[in-house]
Amino acid sequence: MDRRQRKTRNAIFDAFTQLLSKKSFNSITVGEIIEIADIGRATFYAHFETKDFLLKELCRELFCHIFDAKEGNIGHRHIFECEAPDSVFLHLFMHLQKNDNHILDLLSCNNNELFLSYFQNELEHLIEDQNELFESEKTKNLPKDFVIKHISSTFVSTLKWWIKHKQEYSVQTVYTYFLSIIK
Amino acid sequence: MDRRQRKTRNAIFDAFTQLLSKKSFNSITVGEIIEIADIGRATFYAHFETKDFLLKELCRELFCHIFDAKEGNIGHRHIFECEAPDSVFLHLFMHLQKNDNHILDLLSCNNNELFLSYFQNELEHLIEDQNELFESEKTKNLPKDFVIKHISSTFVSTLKWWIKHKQEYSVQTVYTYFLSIIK
DNA sequence: TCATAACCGAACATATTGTTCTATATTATA
DNA sequence: TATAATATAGAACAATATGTTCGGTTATGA
Repeated sequence: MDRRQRKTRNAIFDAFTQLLSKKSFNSITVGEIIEIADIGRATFYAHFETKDFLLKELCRELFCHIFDAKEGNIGHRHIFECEAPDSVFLHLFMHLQKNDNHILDLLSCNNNELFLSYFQNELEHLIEDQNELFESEKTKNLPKDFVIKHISSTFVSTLKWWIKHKQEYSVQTVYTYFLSIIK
Repeated sequence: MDRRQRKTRNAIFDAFTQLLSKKSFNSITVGEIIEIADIGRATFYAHFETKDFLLKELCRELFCHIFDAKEGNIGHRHIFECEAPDSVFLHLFMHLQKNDNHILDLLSCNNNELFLSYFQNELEHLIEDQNELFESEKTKNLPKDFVIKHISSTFVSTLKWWIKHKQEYSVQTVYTYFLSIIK
């Protein structure tokens, strides 16, 4: 990709996330974005058709490096495949705590619901491949897609709770809480 | 409340829900609403400050009669307080299945996330008073607000799943699934 | 170096928002 | 029923936002 394109794209993403931390998605205008990103109006529309597409692209960009384990990313594959399946979730918590790409900031802002639904959606694909999760005493008689929804929504709900209490609880503790509910 | 106000208010709600079933919240304009509701522009703004307030009011109107048990509604208090605590959830499922006020339609449309977050919020208040839920072997050592979030999000996730499979599963079955996860 | 492609920025038509105004119709109530 | 209060219609309005077009400029990659 052309370096100019990359720069423009990043400038838009930065301006957008900056605005998202301050005001609601609906009240953000294209005018504000291009002013902060310091780019031309036509340039914005050359990159993104609408504000909604911009959001979708941002989510994809943010979460793909967390969820691309299946695609063969070496670093991630190692972690996801070489340890016990349970620790996929622990790894996710730790990954989020590192706050790469300021993901946790976005998940903590007032517009977090926007991202969490995308996040949960990606998470479902990950859970689908963890066969052990569907063989426990508790889940083996339930429809698979029901269990997937259950675990992914429990993870997200735990994450939301943790965001509110980041100062008080360690990753390990939250992970323990999560497991005690899932098991 | 003035009969004229009631009529206008309902006309707006009807037009709004009609639009919500067809297109995304963001793409709905005030112009479309007043055209379908067949009211004057100034009248709309006399009732609702913005589209967001309209949504909030709609949610309140929709869910209050389900969640007003605490306020002393006779019919509901009977059901909520006189049976085993578990059945609060069963009652909710059955209430939803009756589809009063077309709640289930709205929870099934593409904009359902808008309503489900309000729904979950109300649900949390209800759960908070069910002391039994926090005394089980599984939950007694967990923070109370964590358990509340967990149960409410599990209910909503179960509800979402059920909406997708309304034809295939009975209320009783879904309720059983829900319990087997909560317990 | 050179062809290509991205960007600027201004201008533009169009659409949406939110307000203000007067005339009219409906309501509550005395 | 008569009256005062109030909700609505409808049009007009400024202000803002959207999305597109265009010619000129600048950076990129080969």
